[in-house]
Amino acid sequence: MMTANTLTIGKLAARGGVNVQTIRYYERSGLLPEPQRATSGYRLYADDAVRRLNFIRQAQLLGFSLSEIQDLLSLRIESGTTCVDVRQRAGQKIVAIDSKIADLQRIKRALTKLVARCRGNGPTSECPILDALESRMDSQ
Amino acid sequence: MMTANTLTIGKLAARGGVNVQTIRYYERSGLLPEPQRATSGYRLYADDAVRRLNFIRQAQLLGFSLSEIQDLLSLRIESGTTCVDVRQRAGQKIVAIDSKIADLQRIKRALTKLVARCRGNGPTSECPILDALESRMDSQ
DNA sequence: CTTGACTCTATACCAAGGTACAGGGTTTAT
DNA sequence: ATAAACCCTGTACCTTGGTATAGAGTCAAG
Repeated sequence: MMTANTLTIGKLAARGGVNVQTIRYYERSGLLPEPQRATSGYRLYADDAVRRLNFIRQAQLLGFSLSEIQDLLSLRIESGTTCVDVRQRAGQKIVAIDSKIADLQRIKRALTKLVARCRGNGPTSECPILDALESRMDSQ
Repeated sequence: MMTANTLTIGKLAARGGVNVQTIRYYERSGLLPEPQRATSGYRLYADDAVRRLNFIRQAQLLGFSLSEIQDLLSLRIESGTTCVDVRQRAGQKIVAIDSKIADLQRIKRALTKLVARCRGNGPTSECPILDALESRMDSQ
């Protein structure tokens, strides 16, 4: 299976569902390797660049930042690192996500409580939401 | 109860738990009103500025952006707006928070699934997590 | 052979929520 | 009275993940 370098940046962008500037931005950021160039200076990508782009987008959807994605990609290249390392990072991510969810639920509870307390039609100068927000909230 | 304007910006910052530049930034952004000035030009705040700062910080903790906080504050000043308006905004915020929580839970499920599939100790070149990220994930 | 679509680099800009100077003036404590 | 600690304005800078623009070169179709 030969992977000729036939993709221009525009075609890669179309296949990856991102736009051209984004690809150049990823290259600058070290997420995509510098591709071969035509004599004109045009970037020429092989098909595996599409897989790499997919990797980046999928990992983003899973909540990894670009620099975390760079870590994941480098894990793959350094010999000696194992699947365990990757699994561990994913595990840490899960813990972080849990804590964000907990924060949001706390916030939601507080808001719900406030709305429940606010039943009147009065002027906002007497609104319990604003009053509650002005002092420290106990429902930490 | 007299509220003399005795707080310099540094004291207000200390009481509010933010730093001095942040207070000036809030003023520029319209979140804090322009305070009185001493003849030296120093800003002089009354005690209610501390409450206002607390309001801002608490609302931020509740997931409101600074511009949303500005909206809430203006609701209070414009006469004619009622508690109902504020309640409605808080309600919208609850909906938004629910959707954020749902997103995070979806991401967590996907990560958990990947980790469960990854049981080996092998080299990262064979790591199922990395492989999975390379293609489109079905676990939407 | 020309026109339009594509690509190149370099640079600037966006949101959000600040932070960090530089180069002054003021207040306070010793 | 003098030094430290504070304050002033204005401006630039930071992060993240890109997007936009200018000015130039290149490629493909008719």
